[in-house]
Amino acid sequence: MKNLPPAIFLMGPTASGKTGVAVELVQRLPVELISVDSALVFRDMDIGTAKPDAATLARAPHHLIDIISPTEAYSAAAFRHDALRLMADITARGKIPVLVGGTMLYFKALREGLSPLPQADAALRAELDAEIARHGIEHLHRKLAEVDAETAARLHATDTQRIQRALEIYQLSGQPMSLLIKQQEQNPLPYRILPIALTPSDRAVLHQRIATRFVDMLQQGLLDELRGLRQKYALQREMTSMRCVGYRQAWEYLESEITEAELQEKGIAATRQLAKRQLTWLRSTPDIIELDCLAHDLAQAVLDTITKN
RNA sequence: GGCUCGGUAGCUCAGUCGGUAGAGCAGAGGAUUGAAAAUCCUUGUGUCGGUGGUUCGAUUCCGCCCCGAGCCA
Repeated sequence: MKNLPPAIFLMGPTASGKTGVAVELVQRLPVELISVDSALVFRDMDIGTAKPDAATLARAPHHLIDIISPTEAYSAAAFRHDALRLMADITARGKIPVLVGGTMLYFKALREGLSPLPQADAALRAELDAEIARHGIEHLHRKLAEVDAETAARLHATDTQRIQRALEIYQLSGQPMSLLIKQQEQNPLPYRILPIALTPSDRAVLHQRIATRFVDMLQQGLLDELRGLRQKYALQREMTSMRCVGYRQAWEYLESEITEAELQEKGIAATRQLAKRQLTWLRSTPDIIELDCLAHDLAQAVLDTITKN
């Protein structure tokens, strides 16, 4: 706790104005930005992810933006690894790392660490997918119960992704996930963290902002962007990049599965759900300093908070 | 003016052969360990447009009125 270098967490739901604040911080303080966002990592996905534009990024460079292709996968573990390396570099340069974003699992993984679990295995996942298609997820849930009763009891029988992951862990390591998780070593993040959360005092205002922004994205050419992506890359709808809010709905529209009106409606709805989940995380995060993201002098409020601490 | 079809949850609608009603979406709450913008769980009382009538009982049947869409004059 003593003599640790500082690090700032700037967390908030989508459309809360994090980027604007981050840009302000770069201009006023000796900091470097690290993006904490599972969607901004993808190259060529700009409109739908509300990625800061080139001019903004030139003025306020963000690490961990545009680092992988939309056909690749990122993860909480990869993020933790990358972020720790970058934070060390930034600190060595005499600057303060600012971690800004809305992917709360990444913040959590960084702060609390992860258990020694095996990495994802694409081939094994494909096998499990086939098994789900043949026998149903309940069948895999029963199989999991045989090798890891504790995890099976914790998971709902329809939670495809987690059941699949728990089986993957068992097959790769020969040990149940519940056991491996208990072996998590305590290695607290070697930084003095200032966790700031930008939350809306009135959620309805944030919802309105989200709706406006999604309509803007469509006007800016979200559909054309996706058409271009599909030409440039061998994309499939199951890829994590194509499950991102907005892209998933745009994909459905391009496949003529939904109408234009539904595209707009579903896109807005999905973004709201995202914001809601982010806010849920923030509420359960300990020790955060909450600031109203609807305040006019938000950047100043953040600066004041940082200076005080 | 006449005829037809509508008016039921915030929205789109279903339904009750007469016993005061339920889906999807939205909204709300929760879980969350290498996919997290992911994956899942819980949550539905609303003058059934208004008003009279028939009936033990009407959101349901009948009359009139109001509102919307369409057709005919």
